[in-house]
Amino acid sequence: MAERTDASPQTKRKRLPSAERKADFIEKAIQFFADEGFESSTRGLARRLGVTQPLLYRYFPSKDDLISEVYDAVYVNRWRPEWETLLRDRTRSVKQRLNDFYNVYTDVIFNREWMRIYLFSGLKGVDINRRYMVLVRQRILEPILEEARLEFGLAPRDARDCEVEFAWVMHGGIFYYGVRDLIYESSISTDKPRVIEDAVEAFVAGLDIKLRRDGGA
Amino acid sequence: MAERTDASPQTKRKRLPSAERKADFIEKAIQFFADEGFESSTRGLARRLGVTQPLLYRYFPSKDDLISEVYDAVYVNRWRPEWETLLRDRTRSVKQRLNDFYNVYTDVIFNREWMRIYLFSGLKGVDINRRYMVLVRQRILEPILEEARLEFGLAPRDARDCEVEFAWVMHGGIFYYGVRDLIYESSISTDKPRVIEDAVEAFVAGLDIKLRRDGGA
DNA sequence: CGGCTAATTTATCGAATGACAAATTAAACG
DNA sequence: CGTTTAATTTGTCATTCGATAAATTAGCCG
Repeated sequence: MAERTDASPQTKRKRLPSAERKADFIEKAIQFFADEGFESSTRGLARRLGVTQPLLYRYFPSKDDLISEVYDAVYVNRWRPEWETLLRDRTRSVKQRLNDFYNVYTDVIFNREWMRIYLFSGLKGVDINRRYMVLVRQRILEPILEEARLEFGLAPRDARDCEVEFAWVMHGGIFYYGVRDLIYESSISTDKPRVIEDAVEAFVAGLDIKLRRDGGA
Repeated sequence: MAERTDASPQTKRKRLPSAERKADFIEKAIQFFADEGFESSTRGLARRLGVTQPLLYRYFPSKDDLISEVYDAVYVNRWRPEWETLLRDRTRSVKQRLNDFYNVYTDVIFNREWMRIYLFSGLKGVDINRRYMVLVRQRILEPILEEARLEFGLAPRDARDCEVEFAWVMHGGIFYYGVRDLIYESSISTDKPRVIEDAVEAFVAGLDIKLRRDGGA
C-alpha cells in the first residue's frame, strides 16, 4: 500500500500530459522546498502534489535534478532584463530610478518562496547563488555607480571595489528588510516604498560624500 | 560493530568528567551544525567528536535538546552587554561610537559558525531568532537613534517605526556584508573598517536628512 | 467497442536515521 | 589489590529515506 494521504480530494485523479504535469511539479516544488527546506523528503513533496512518490522519478532523474530545475525557475526565470534598462534611463534622476528599481525588484524577490529558496540554496553552497550575485553586481550595482558618477558630473571610470561594496550595503540593507519581513516575520513598518526611499536617500548622500572624499577622479 | 571512523587518531581514548565533555560536545556541535545544517545526523556529529553516537544521548535527552544548547552557546553567551555601554558613551561623537561598535560587534558575529547557525535557525523558524532581533532593536538600534537625536539637538522621544527601520537597513547592510563574505564567500573588499565607516557615514547623513524632513519634533 | 501507449500506482530494496537497553571498561577510592 | 561507579561502546529496533522494477489504468485512436 502506497501513501496517498492526499492533499486534493481524491476526485478521480486525472492524467496530465507530460509537459504540464512537469511544470506543475516544479511550481509546487518551489513552495514545498521553500517551506520545508531541500532536505525534506520526496515523499512529503509527492503528498503535497497529490501523487505518489515514484511518479516524481518519471519526470526527474533524481532529487538533485528536481532541485536544479527549482533553482532555474526561481533565479533565472524571474530575472527581468528591463531592470537594467530602467536604471539606465537618463531622462530621470538617479534617485528616482533607484526608487523605481527597488520597488519593482522587491516586488519580485520579496515573497516567501524566493527568499527562502535563496537562503536555503546559499547555505547549501550551490554555485548558482554566487552566479546570481555576479549578476546583481554587473547588472544592478555597477550600472548604478556608473549612472551616479555621470549625474555627479564625474569622469566615467570603472567602479572601485569599495564603491561596489558601498552599493552592496544599500542593496543588502533593503534585502535584509525583506528577510526580516518574510523569514523572521518581525518587520514593523510595512511601508516598503518608504523604507526604500530612506535607504536610497542615504545611499545617494553617502555616495556624494564618499566620492568627494576618496577623490572621484 | 559500532562506527568509529574516528576523527582523532585512536590514542587510547580518555574519559572526561561529565561537565568538560558536555562543554566540548557543544563547542564541536556548533561547528558541525554550522557546516552541515541541523538536519545532519547525530552519527555524523559523533564521528567528528571521535565518540560513538549513543554517547550523545547520555548528555542530551534528544537531538533537539542538543540543538537548543547550541543556540544558547551562540546567541546568549556571545552577547556582550558592554556594546550598549559603548553606544551610550556621550564623551564621543555618534559617528565614532557607531564605528567602534560595529567593528567590535562584527568581530563577534562575522565568523562562519555564528553566521550559518543564525541563518539555519532562522529558516527553521525557531523563536530564538525573533528574540535575538528584539534584543538588537532594544539594545542597539533604539539606543543609536536616541543618541543621534541628542547629538542633533532634538528633543528626546521614542523612536518612530520608520526610524527603527532605517537603522535596521544600516544594520542589515553591514550584516549582509558578512553574509556575502562568509556564506557566499564572494565579498571583494576585505577592508571591514572601511565598509563600516562608509555605511555609518551614509546612515548619519541619511538620518540627518530624514529627521529634518519628517519633522524631528 | 478493442487495443495501444503513456501516465500512474503498487511493492520493495538497501542505506541511513533517532533513540534505547545492555554490555563493557576506564579510573577513582579504599 | 579489589570494588564501585560512571563513562563509553556494542547491539539493535522501528522509521524514513532515495530510488527502481513491475503492475495497473486512464485516455486516445481506429
